[in-house]
Amino acid sequence: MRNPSLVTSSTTTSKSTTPCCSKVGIKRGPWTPEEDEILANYIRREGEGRWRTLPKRAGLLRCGKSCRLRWMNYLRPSVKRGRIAPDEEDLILRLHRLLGNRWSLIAGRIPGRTDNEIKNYWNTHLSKKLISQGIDPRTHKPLNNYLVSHSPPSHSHQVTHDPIPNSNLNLPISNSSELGEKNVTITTMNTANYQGFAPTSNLDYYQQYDDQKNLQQINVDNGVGNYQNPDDATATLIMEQPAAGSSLQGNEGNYIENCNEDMFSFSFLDSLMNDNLFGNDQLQQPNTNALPEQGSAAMASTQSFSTHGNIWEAEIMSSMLAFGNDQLNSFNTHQQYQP
DNA sequence: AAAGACTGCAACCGCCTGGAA
DNA sequence: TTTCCAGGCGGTTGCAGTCTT
Repeated sequence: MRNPSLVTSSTTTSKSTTPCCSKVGIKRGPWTPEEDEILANYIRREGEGRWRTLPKRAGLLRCGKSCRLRWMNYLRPSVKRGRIAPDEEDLILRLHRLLGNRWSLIAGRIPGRTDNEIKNYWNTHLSKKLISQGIDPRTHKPLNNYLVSHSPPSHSHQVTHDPIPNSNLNLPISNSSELGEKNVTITTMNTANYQGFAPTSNLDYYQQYDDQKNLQQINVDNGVGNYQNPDDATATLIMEQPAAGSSLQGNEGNYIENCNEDMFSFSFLDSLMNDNLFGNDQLQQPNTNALPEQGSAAMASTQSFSTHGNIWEAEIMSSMLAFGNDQLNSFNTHQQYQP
């Protein structure tokens, strides 16, 4: 909770990047019931939107951002109050495993819950819960992963975040030597020529981005029979074979990247809700060609997927692998993608 | 009972994106 | 094509309440 305050000329910064909350006369801090009522009544009457001018029109001494946040996270009638139910918690865990810290996307799949609420719940409950279970909350993998080491967050608010621009990986440029003695295989996929990719079980992999945020083509080894793209690679998967004798089960595979990229299959997400992937049912092959219907819930909640669409198939594949080998058995065969 | 530590979460910050001008 | 702006997002902060010593 922030200290209630009224921004005065002395407290106003000259920072031009924050025009909305730094204006003279703008109130900050917790909302009063009176302010809530004014805002709620106004939005019920006039509707959402035009947040910058809304405070003035509604007669509130708040910035537009603050109004929007208050409405979205608290006043909206659809906001569900109360504790996160176990099934909701389970869904959050599953979606986070797939989407990473895409709180708005996760919230879009959990009716009545806001991104802020889910984010808070994750940081205060779920991440600690996973750590107590020996699972890295970022990767959903065992904490003693040999490739990525994470310090457990302190017991305070501090949450260890990746220094990854745009949620990409901070892993080093990979090559065999940097990955130790393990046999490293690098496979590229180009969405324009993406077919026949059948991920072999017990593979470890992650993605590599260059400074321009492009997935990097590093090397190609077709040794494990995965698809090799002869053209310019727009997506790169790095497959690392486990050490001989290692036995990976389920989520214990060294899945490094947890889908931190702005692309994903809408239909795939819908399938998540239908529990195609998470339940006991056999893993179903996603329809990677499908696009969401305009106006569908998937479209509404996954609008940011429209960018970087050239590599989302790779992300789906990554997600698939994260579910473990048993489920992958049905996925390993006859993967076809025809754009 | 008091003080310090810890927790939960509302709210703010700064950046990014897309659309309008 | 460029610039500006509104909206949206993830990360972070800071305080009230709770717990522990």
